[in-house]
Amino acid sequence: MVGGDGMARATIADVAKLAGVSQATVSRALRGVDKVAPATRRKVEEAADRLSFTLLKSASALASGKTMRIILLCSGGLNEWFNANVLQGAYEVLSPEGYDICPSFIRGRDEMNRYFAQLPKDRNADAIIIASFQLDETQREQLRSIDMPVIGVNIPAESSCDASVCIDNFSGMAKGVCLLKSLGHEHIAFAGDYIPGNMVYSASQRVEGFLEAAERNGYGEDDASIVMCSEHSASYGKPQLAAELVAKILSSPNRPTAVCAETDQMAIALIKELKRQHLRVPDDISVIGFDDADIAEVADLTTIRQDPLELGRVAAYKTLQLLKGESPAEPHESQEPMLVLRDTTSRVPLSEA
Amino acid sequence: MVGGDGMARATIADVAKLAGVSQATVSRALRGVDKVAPATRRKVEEAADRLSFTLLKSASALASGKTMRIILLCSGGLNEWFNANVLQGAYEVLSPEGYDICPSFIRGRDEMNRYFAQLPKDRNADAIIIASFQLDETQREQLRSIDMPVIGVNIPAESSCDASVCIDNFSGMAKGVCLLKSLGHEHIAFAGDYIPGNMVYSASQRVEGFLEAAERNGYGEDDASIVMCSEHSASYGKPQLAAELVAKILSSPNRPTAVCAETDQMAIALIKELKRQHLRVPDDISVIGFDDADIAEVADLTTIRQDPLELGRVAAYKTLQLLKGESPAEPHESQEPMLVLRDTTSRVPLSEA
DNA sequence: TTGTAAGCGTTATCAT
DNA sequence: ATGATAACGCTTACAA
Repeated sequence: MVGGDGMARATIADVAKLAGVSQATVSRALRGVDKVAPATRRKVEEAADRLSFTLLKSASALASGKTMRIILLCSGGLNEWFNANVLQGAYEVLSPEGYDICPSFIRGRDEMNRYFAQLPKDRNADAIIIASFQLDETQREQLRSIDMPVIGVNIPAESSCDASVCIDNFSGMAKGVCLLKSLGHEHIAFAGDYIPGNMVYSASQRVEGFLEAAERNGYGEDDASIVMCSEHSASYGKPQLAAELVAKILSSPNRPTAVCAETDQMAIALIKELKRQHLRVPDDISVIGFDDADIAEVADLTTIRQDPLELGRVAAYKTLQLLKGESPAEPHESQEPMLVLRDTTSRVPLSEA
Repeated sequence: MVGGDGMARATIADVAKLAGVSQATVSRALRGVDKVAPATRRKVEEAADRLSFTLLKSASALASGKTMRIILLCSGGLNEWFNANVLQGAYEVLSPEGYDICPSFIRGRDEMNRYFAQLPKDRNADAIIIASFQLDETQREQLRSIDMPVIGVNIPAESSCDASVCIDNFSGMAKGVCLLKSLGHEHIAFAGDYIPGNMVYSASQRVEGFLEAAERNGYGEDDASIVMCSEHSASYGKPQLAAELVAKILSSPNRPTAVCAETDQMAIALIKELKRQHLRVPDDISVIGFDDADIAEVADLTTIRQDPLELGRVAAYKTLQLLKGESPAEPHESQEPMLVLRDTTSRVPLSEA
């Protein structure tokens, strides 16, 4: 019984038969790459249509060696603002080119090591984009030994990937510090998260950037302080953490009149706690965030914007180039963050000026 | 020259040779499904390890007919709160089982039609999860004709998929209305977005839910009003849209003392505009959101919570079951939303009571 | 428990 | 421009 059981899916052979051409021609016609006579192409397309035929990706992949899949590896959940935006950006440019994106993420050092160890063996993608990692030397080595293109997003160590985009955390922090200086603040602080096993990307750069900028702007050691929260309070959640930081800030010898937070999240937690302590923001103390995530606008937070959506797009463009065998003119790019002025910063309080 | 050019990747045949067994045995050992003698398994694993061998997914897929890939189709960007959380939830349960998730999304009616038209032909995934769609009859028909499992998340029309999870928008709105009633509000309103080509999921259910609940709670027709914004102002962005809605609210014959917004986003935009009009929230007017997205907490918004992360997980569990050929005990589940009390609701203003 | 061998549905090389 | 045909690397009856 030909075509018996519920009509199994058509293959390229069926299309070839119906169109009266060879399989090879069908393949060429459908992919639109090789030279095919217009008339032939039409015949093939019609036949394919009649049979509801589409190419089987796994078969194409096996035969061609191209999987048409790209891995997006993130640290932290795919539901985090940064990662979700990188994904969206990458999707926007990769998808029209026929690539599938397989997002995946890694939770801690252990998982990371396991993942990286098996990465060099992996042939199930054509390229890998990795976002927001702090890499140690072993991992960089592993990355280099992968034989597919590796594209980095906000990772230090350009040397370990074929291309990368990142934001310039130093320049960003410099803008924050300059703003505070121009607003007359003489005592400023940086409030940092506890960094677990420092998996996290920009954290360390932001502290350094703050210190550098402070020095360049004439702040003495006692005028620009760093407050970091302890591992202990970090495990109690953001509010607890903010409470600890605020305590440290308010009890400083030279009480800062402005603070740069490592992230918007941190900034918002700080503001809540400051209000709880009956300090008005920005009247009594100014606060600057970093990222310009969705929550920043809601909180009317002055912040330093980075654009992960664009980061994702740029990473994807580079990926495409690499995949074509071209080497990008500027393999390692850096995005300039932008200061966004809103309502949590103001001139230094009169009482302190 | 054997093993000449940079040592091409090992295949299952190489492993078989090195382990001194057949390809079939290697395959069985590596997948851990069939019966393999422990000693044999060890030999195979060791050989695979020495050769840095991993199975090629496309080859496995072709041979077995299983792609080990699951499509997640969303309406709206992958960077939206809802979608990003569904993705994360689905990833959490699907990934450990060896499945890859391929997120994709659709922007408008046109794209949607195109996508749905070619869906029945698609053999490049083992299942598809679709999130947040309003489907017309044609599309339901197309869904039914797909021969892979279709799992719905927040889509009406259970009938068109093999399993689904959604939140109960009616019950959610009912909670909001009951809250307002118990706070003494006698005039209430629902503020809705303009719904473009009504692609959007829960929108219509929420309006209906509001009306139903209002009636059940004794609100007369003039005591519970609906304000929707026009297509025109929708194109000017949220603030414009909020301005229009606020104007409508404040000019109502029976001016509402409380309003339920269709989403948190809408609620927050309303609150901003209300403040601009020198109305205090909640002292002069109460506002309730819907979703409990990240921004809700920042805005201290009283809202009705849904949990898309859990929605994603549940959808994934059902997917897994379907893939195993089991039919879920409860194919179509519904999540009960939860009222979250924060600072944008209060008793009705004294002047009006 | 293990081996043999026939596919799986494409792509790509080489002719024509 | 088109056609034969040999891979591609694995899974799965079926046999042993």
